[in-house]
Amino acid sequence: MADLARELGVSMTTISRALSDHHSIGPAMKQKVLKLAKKYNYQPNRLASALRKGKSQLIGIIVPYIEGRFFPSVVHGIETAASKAGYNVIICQSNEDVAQERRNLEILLSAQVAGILVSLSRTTLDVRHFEKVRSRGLPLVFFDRIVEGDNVNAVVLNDQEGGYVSTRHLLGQGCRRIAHLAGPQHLNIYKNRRQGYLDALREAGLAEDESLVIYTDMSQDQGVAAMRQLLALPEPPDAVFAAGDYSALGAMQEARRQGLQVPNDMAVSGFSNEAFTVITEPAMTTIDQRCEEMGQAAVRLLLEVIDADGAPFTPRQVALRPELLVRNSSVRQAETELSSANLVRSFVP
Amino acid sequence: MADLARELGVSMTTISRALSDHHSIGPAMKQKVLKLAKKYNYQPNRLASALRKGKSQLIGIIVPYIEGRFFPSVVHGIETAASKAGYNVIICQSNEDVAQERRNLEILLSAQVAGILVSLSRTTLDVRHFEKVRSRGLPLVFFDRIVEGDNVNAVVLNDQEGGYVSTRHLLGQGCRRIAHLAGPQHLNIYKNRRQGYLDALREAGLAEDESLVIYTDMSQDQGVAAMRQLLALPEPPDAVFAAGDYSALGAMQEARRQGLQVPNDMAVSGFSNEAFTVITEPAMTTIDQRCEEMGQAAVRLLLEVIDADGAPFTPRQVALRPELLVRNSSVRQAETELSSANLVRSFVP
DNA sequence: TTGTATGCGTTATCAG
DNA sequence: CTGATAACGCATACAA
Repeated sequence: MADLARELGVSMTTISRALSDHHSIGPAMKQKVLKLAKKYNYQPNRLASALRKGKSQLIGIIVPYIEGRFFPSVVHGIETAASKAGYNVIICQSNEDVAQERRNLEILLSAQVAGILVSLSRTTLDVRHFEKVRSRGLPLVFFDRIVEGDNVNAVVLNDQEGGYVSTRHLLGQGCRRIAHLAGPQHLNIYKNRRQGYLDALREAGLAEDESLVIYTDMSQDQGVAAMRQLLALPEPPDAVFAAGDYSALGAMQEARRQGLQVPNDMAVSGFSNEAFTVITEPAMTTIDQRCEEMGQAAVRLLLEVIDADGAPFTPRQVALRPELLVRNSSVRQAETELSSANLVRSFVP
Repeated sequence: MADLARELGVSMTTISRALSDHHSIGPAMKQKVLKLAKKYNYQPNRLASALRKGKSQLIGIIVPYIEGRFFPSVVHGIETAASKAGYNVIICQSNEDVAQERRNLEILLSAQVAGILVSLSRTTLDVRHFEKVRSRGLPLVFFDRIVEGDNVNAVVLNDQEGGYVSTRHLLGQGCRRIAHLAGPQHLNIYKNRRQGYLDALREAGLAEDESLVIYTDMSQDQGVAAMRQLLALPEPPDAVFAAGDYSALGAMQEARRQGLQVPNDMAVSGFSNEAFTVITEPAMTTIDQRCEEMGQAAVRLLLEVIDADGAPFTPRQVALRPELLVRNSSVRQAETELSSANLVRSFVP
């Protein structure tokens, strides 16, 4: 900038104004500056700018990990929305570890990000470390795995509704003993999915049966184990709603291994719309979590808080509507139909 | 820092030294400073530090997108390795668009990142924009989709070997007319996979048949179309090696739809080890791309260049060995074995 | 519309 | 071992 100023015989202020499209700048001057900047291949230094302004164009993300279907898709949505708004994204993984989550938070604070998006680690029971963020007035939005309460900004899937519509769907197929493979109940998402399941059962006038609810870590293996346990019951279920696709897959595998027909003997529905659900045989009914939309919504909310710029902002919770994707694993059908391979479905990467 | 200095009656220099563990600092003083810093909840400002030092602790990544199996896994590996080394990661998507790739590059430059990791967009034919990075002496490492030549740092899977071992495997199964679903040939990865295929054929003394090589965009749909085209040949193939799992999936679907047995009538092998390959029926033979290792290797190489700190560094290319995962889609077997469901395989998320 | 002067928070240099 | 000072590159308050 100093070079440009010297060469044009003007002050750095003028250069700065021309480059940042300030209003009080002559169009002629502006053109001259921009042209020379091109020629000299001027590269703005966002660090310096951010330091001066006290605000960077960076948004920090903390996710448990970048794997599977969900988090990468959300991050994809976030990055897309953020970059459209002129922000860039710095990403951290907590690896499901609170300690690392805390460290990540420190790092993002010291990086002077303009705001932070967080999905809690599975081991985060104590959330006091986020107080520091709030006390600095730094915009903070949770997504998916959130701190509950209405004094936080959050974007979630309506998990309760997801559990509810899934269970309703199974009931609609004539299932009467519906089991549930639940996840860790201190995480809002799994608690709510279970709640939706219970709500649907109650609404249908079915008694809640604790032996039909199996608590798992959502892995495929525990899905297998859970189904084994369920089938050993005096009165085994005729359907299972799993809070995740992997445990649903395990359950489905085990049911078939034990000679049951899916869905006729055992209807199965999962949660997350993992890529593989469309390829299992039968294709798996599941809930789409609107990953991209969640990322977009989170950014939108965060930008609102950022743009409020310290002005009192009433925290808001956004709930996205889950989409039930009905596929063959839960649609009871005549035996003849069962033989048609499911492999012929279209599948978008 | 100023506050701490005042409170302790020392200079800011001393504070800075204590905080950054400089050698010329008394241990007593150091403890005092650190303690007070804790008390005041001192938060270092990395922007200011980076501005002063001319080097940030940020690594920039440009990927085509964050979806599917490959890129998220590589990013996962990168973030893990980078954070272990004290770096954070700022991520950009090119959306397979050169123009955006260029813009991302500008952004990372102006963010004063310490180094850049790039996987080229599919539409990047002209790579001159990377000259700017080199001319600034900014460390640059390509991964997977790279600029070819030995004057660049790059980490790749040995794609030629991947194509070679896949094709050898199919030959070993007794296949003699092996088709190839190729990808865009201006991308090194697809070119090399095709080359490996051709090498294996030549080595086996089989004539190259152009009608057996179909060029696709690697989508499932084009896999379907390609198989249709192949099956319409006067002499259709007995196996297909696809440069990607999605096109392999499409091909497999279409083959089965036309009544062929996979693998006995048509052996299929893919590339990438997408999550779904273990769930298709039959489970799909594929190549594992060592995503995590690639991320780690890329970071390792980048850190070497960074640590060389401008000293002459001879560019290096690292090639990871692909791993052939043999599954049922390519292993010819007796009819009786075919009936066993493949759904019972274990699958780790 | 333009220029002058100052400071954002940190660290390197040099002198004590 | 410690301190005073300047500088990194940019943007603003204020004056002209």
